[in-house]
Amino acid sequence: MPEKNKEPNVEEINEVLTKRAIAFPTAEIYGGVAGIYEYGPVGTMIRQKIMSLWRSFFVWSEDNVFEIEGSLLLPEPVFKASGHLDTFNDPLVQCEKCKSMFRADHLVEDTTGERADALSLEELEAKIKELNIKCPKCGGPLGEPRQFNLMFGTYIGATKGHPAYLRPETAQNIFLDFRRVAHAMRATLPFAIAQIGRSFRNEIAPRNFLVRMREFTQMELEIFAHPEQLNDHPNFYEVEDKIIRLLTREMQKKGETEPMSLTIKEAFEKRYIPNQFMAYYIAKEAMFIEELGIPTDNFWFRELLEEETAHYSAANFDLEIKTPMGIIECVGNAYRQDYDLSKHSKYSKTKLVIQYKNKPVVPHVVEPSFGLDRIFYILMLVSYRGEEDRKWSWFKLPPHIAPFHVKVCPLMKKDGLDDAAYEIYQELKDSFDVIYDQTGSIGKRYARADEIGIPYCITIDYNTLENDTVTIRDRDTMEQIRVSHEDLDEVLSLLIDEGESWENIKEDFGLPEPKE
RNA sequence: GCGCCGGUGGUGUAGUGGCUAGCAUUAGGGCCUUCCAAGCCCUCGACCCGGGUUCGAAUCCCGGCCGGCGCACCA
Repeated sequence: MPEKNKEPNVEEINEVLTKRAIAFPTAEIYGGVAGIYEYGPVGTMIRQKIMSLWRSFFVWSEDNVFEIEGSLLLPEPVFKASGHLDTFNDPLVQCEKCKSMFRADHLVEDTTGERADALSLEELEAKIKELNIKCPKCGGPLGEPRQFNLMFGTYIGATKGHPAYLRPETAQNIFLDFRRVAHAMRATLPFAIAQIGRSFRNEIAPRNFLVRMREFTQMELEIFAHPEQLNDHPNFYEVEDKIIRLLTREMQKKGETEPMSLTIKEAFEKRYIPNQFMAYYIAKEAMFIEELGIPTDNFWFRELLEEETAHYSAANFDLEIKTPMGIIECVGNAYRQDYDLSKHSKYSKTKLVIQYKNKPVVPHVVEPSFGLDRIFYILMLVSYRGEEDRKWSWFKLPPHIAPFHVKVCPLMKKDGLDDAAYEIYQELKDSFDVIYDQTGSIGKRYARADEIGIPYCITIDYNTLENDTVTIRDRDTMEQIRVSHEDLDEVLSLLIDEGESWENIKEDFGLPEPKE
């Protein structure tokens, strides 16, 4: 969750995101809706690249990971089973005098010292009366407790048919589809089902732009493993030396705030992380976040405190990232055990088991859940560069995440430079995300490229017509080198796909600038 | 949800009861231009929404919406 120490430039960044139509309020011509946002062309392209990187990390490079796309609208019984109908209903009371809102169950708990989260509204009201609980703030009388449901509800069918809800998490579809997918894909333990999709929560107070949204995108993975297999991940050796930063529950209780650094192997062997499957994914998450260009020092995994932990989860680790607007949680890891499959099995009267060594077993579930919008927003926040070092703001996005890899410009739109440039643009289109720009001065076009984080600009000048060379301008250094047209594809592919450094490219491919 | 503050072209702003609603920038078009937001000309574009007060409302009042901050909330 974001902390309060906002730096002044967050609003500036939000403004740039809106101005450039990267992300902006939904239905803004009607005044907008709190907590719902649109992504414009540039935002969409960046998000596609994050999703694609996620797939390559967690789906394509793994064995036995099956991606699905579930429906957003699910019938009520699903949420009776999952527990969301109960736990997503927060009982709130309002002070009749100062209008402050409180959790009714929390007030009762604070007064009695006993758990009250299972009490009904009527019971809570009775307790409040009985114990004569007053407003903790002003001592005024409290009103009746009301349910505040965080799910968006509706009805399926023309005449008040079946109650249904927009899913509050993507996970449920995976459990619902578990049996059919496992069967059809001939899955054997361990295996995983992945999903990228929208979820909906009717937040009481959405805030902080893309951090707390009412409609948001999750990238989730439910990993199914035999309960006795949880410390035996087949590929753990591949990640075991990965160093992560970790803040355990113990450390937090002692008031420590600085995470420790250790290898994932050590974190697992000391049982800071309760099972090897979870450890494996935590290591991969760290690699994924680094691949997005977030420095290792800026993120860590924090074990949630008991009171922050959901009832079904035996262990929770959040990946938290330090940003200009505070600490933002962007991945949640939960060990859901057999909670979901057992519940759905019971409520649906369907056996949700899989065969393992000729015996039926209810697998245990490890769940890494990524908030795509938050990851996207964090990337924009941390890559943002204000107007200190140049006369315009820019985004230092990693080349492979940038909306466009390359902008192609004719130095001027005459003398055939424009035609030559357009030809090179068409040619590069096959391998890269390219945009063509011939309007305005060349400096202005470089500035426009910087503003949306395009890492490289190719400029076609009079030398191109003479000796078939072009210049490449590097966003980060603003330096320019000349390379031969022939090498262009290779140079760009080294820079963008291979992550080759600008310095090395300069050395290996840079040509001397021809004399006037 | 509560409280405080705010809302004028895409963006930043000027405008304290009577303006043809001004400026800068962006964007589109044109001229010019041999590498980092050059210059010149033309053009598009705004008073958040709904009521009320008033001869007259961007301006005052009420309600709503949106945003910021604080509180509460965040399975």
